[in-house]
Amino acid sequence: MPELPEVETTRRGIEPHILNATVKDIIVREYKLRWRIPKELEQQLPNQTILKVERRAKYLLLKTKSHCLIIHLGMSGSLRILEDHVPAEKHDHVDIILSCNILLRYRDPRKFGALFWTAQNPLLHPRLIDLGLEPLSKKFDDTYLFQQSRKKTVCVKSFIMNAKILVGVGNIYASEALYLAGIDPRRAAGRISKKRYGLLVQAVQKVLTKAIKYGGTTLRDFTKSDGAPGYFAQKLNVYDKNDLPCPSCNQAIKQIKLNQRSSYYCPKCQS
DNA sequence: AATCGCGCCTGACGGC
DNA sequence: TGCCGTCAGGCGCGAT
Repeated sequence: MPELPEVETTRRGIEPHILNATVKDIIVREYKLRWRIPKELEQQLPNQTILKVERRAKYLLLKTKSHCLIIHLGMSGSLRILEDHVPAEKHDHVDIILSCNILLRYRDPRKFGALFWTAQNPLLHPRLIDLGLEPLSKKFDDTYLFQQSRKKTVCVKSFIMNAKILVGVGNIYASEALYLAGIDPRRAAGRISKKRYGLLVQAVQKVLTKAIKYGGTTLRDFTKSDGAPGYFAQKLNVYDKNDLPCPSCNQAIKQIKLNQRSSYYCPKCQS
């Protein structure tokens, strides 16, 4: 589910509620997520104060004085802020109860998400250390994508979804960015000009920024931290629009599979 | 080294 | 109504 805009929307939603709050208790109902939730989290999180709420790639970083709780939402995860008496429902795996009578609730039906607890710099965690550039950072530019892509035979869509190159772009925004840039998603990454990578950089930044502005994309189960859906689904041009007309030229949008993922493009506008 | 396909897990939906 | 196959916003891993 969540790509960078949904994770950033979640971060912005929870930050004002949990910043400088002290953890009263943590309740873990299901340990078995993508990785097992460590016992140390339950033992050590209570009485710690949340001093920073940051994001790196699709990971949320809740920092205390001595530790960092790293949260990944996987495919179907969400975080919500609730009153501390609201009963848990199915798939509500973790509650973090805060001193101010609210709780941060982690729900994840498919259990592809993860919670890590680390005393070291979270950026050095094994799951984060090899991540590529943030797409909204200054370093992310045409030169970078061009250099990284030389001699690569993978299709450009898989290339921009590779977190070792570039983080935060998942299946929805990859299709959308390539549409905006006019690039055929099937094209080999190594056979795209620097000029076209310049267009792609602009497109990625534009679509992510706009999606954040609209609170992310809700297709099925994504909810913001207040339970409301994101509204960017209304702004999608091609994703999930097989056979519907291209907003620009009216040609039917095509759906294909690239590396086992559904991909959408306009056969006339993208080449 | 790079690429590809599988598997983790639950739920929704369509066809029969 | 039930059963079965397919699909879903991520991503690590092993085989090639």
